[in-house]
Amino acid sequence: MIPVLDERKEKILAAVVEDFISTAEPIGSRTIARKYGLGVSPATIRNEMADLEEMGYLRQPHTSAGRIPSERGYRYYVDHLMQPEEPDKQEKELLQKCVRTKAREIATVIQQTGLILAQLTNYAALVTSPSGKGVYRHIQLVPFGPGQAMVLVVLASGEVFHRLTPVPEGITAYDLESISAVLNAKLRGLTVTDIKSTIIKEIYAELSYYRQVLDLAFELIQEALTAREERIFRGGIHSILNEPEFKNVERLRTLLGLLEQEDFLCDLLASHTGQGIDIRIGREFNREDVRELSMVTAGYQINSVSGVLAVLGPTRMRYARVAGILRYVTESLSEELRKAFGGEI
Amino acid sequence: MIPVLDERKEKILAAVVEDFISTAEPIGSRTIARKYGLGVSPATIRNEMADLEEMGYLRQPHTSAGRIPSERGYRYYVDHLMQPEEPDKQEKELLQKCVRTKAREIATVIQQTGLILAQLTNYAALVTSPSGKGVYRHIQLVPFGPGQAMVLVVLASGEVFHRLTPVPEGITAYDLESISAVLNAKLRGLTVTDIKSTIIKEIYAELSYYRQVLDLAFELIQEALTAREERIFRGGIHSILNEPEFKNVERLRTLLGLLEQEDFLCDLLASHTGQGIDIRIGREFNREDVRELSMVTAGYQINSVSGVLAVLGPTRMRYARVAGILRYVTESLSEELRKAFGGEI
DNA sequence: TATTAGCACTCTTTGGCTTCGAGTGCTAAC
DNA sequence: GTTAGCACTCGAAGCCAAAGAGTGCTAATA
Repeated sequence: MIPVLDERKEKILAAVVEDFISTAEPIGSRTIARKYGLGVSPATIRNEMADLEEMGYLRQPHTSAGRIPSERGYRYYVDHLMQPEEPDKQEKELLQKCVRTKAREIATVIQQTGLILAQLTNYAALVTSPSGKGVYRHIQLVPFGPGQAMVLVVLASGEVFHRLTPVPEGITAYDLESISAVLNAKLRGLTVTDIKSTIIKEIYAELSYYRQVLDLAFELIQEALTAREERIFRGGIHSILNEPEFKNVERLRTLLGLLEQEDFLCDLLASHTGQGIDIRIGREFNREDVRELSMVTAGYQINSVSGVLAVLGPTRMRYARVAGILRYVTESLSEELRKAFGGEI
Repeated sequence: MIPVLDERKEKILAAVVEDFISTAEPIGSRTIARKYGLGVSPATIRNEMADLEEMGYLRQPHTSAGRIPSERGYRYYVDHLMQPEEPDKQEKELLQKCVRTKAREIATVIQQTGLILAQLTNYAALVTSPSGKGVYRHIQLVPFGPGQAMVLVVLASGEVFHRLTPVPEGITAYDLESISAVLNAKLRGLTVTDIKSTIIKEIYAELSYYRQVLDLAFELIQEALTAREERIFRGGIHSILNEPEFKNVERLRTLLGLLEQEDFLCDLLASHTGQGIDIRIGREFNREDVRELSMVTAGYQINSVSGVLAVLGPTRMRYARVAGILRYVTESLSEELRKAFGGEI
């Protein structure tokens, strides 16, 4: 969409959006003239606002109230008028500290980041752990008491899947070790589509004695490689209650309900591809029950491993601030991941 | 506490509690006489209620309203008057299906159970994954690209910890394998307190060449064995919005805030020990900000591995139903875990 | 002595009414 | 094209009266 508004209209639109974002109250011509000195009188602004309303960028909750932005108004604002706000120094440090702690599992780092994100923005944060294309890296069968084994499957992305599973009584630790060795030799670096029946047959032939154990192992491998499990972490849900739009309990329930629909969230975040910032506003979700929410998403990526950070709030969201913070976080995160994984994925 | 009320007072108290639980409205003498035929007139019931109020079991929101139970009233009710409700057949089947799916990681099963729990009770559910005393079972060092290794630590409880960590360039897959072997031979079955400096020195002596890798390995082992990490899953938070007490946004915010305080929840659930059902009501939490919530907790256990399921709701909670469901779930769960782990933990 | 009927009283809830004020749109003047 | 002036609209807030639920007290009853 190309900008189509003249400069004064843009200024007025920006004023309405920004004022409404910070006060949550409809804004009138008088206030704009006073607070955002444009050198014209309220009457002029009234005329302009009437135009903007006719063009669909503003609307009036009721006749005798001021104007508020429509979804289209927000869209124009984020596309043409807004400048992402660079986080301040203190915030940057906080985020860096969070992203840099190598001492922990990656999933934990991401989760922490989500919490900080929520804290800084005062909206709900959603975060997917980094996940790759599902490339096999390693399997380990560990004896675990009589008749049981722990199966560990490690993917190239660093994700680990594990399962406790029964094995036939006769199998020894040594057997498990050899099975692991063969599987690792044959499968390393393959994706689920690469693991064709020829390879499987080959392995079964080589390890014909262990058919039963192999079945179990393949089951978990299969699962690990396909599981677009996209674990989602949520944070800061309570902070969203500060927003006056959620004083309305019905709306709040919708939001909380959504946040528990793992599948929906996955789809939502999955629809963000690549790096960069996406913003989705209200009805753009194409869902009956999501009309008053906006979401800013940002992808981080290193080679084939990627994930998404998202901030969910009311349509009246501090887009500039959120976009700025997200941009900073994902950049830091990508950088750290690059260091952690080296070039080797 | 021994029951101290005469039979008629008990009946009246039970009537008030149960009616209030189902309607959320204060209840008057007239209604009790009508709905819970005790064969006496409203006037008599009024007298009894005045007694109960004086004794602290009931209270009046305001002069011209009916009575509602006080915390003490609820306490008396759950201790002496309530009978846990057996879940109906359909509910039992649902729960069984959920608990029985061996096909998945235990953590996932528990999480699923939490969701079902929330769904059946219409309150928020909290769940800790089963976790044991922190007994070492197995370590596996897996080469992971140049200069990196994946460290996997498996505990006797079936919990798995993993970390990607840099290793000195010269270390080969074979080296990692031997380190794993030595550690496994020496440490199997030990707890963090058992791993004394004598053993550690022994291992360092034996593997003196690998000092650096050992440092990293020990770090994760240490962490895995001590991490009372008590991952907590939450479910059904939105369903609690149906309760009229949470129409009040302030109260709701308190609740959501609490639910995000992982530490607090851990402490709370950790305070439940052993099997059986615990009920905590309002101020019994000993926290300024938790006055209107109740929690029913139930422990499941097999040998040294245990976890807790909890349901969190308003003090006006369907205690009998929740307690019944929880009892059933934890029994099923303990049984399934026993099957899964055999006697071997 | 325990129970009950009757009644005056209390206190919240509800709905209607008015007032207030912010903001608009229109018209006419600049 | 811009602005001042003005009548008009509509929600929010405050006020009051009526309705209704429930109580506590007293006196009558079994």
